[in-house]
Amino acid sequence: MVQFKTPVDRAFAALADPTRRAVLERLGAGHATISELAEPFGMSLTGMKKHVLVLEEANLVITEKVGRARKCVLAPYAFEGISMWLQRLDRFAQVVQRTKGAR
Amino acid sequence: MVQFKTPVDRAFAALADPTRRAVLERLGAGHATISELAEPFGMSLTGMKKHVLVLEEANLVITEKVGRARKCVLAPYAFEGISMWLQRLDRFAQVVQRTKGAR
DNA sequence: CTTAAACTGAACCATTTGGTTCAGTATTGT
DNA sequence: ACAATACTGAACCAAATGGTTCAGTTTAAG
Repeated sequence: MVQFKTPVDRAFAALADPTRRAVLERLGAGHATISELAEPFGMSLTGMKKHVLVLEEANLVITEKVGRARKCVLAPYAFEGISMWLQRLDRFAQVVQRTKGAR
Repeated sequence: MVQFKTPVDRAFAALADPTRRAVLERLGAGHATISELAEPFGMSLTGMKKHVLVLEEANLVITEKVGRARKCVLAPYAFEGISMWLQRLDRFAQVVQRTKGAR
């Protein structure tokens, strides 16, 4: 089974790592370079670059080479797919709750 | 660094696996046993049991031993934590969009 | 021109993950 | 009582993951 990965697949997989979620939070405050993202974690540039690549392939961030630096930005509409998945399941969870008898 | 895992950590990690997300969808349709969950994947009971354990430790499902079977249910309020995390980040993504000049 | 900064690609490595089989235990059906 | 069902725990395994270092390349600064 070759199993090609869907966008939702990649998004959830990308979000599974705490470092990557922290990167997203950091990018919420504005764009940053690989160096700037790596520094607070005391991580190598190469290591951070790989995280950013995962986020990029999951369509959660967009990057662009600017001079010798790479500018990373939070992607617009980044969380649409997984938000919809979550909302759907959340409704089911609420149904479970309701049919449990509680008013 | 011992890094004890937060609930949000566990939830996102649990959701990263497609099989586990499928299990959650299945449980959205109502409770099921380990055997019933394993069958559509052609997976061993042991394998499915481990997935269910992960979901349980992430507070996404609740299980209960009933006779020789184990009844698995979608947890109420399962997705509260990650929904809030997502909503916060989603607002940032929208800000990025807005300051991009559009409107 | 020369150096330093910022990234990149390749290779490597330890740990985690997602599965398996095998050998039980506990419940249920005949 | 006996056999079948349903799960469980231990041990094992291959592949994926999250990092590293080292050796470049490209761009910016002096």
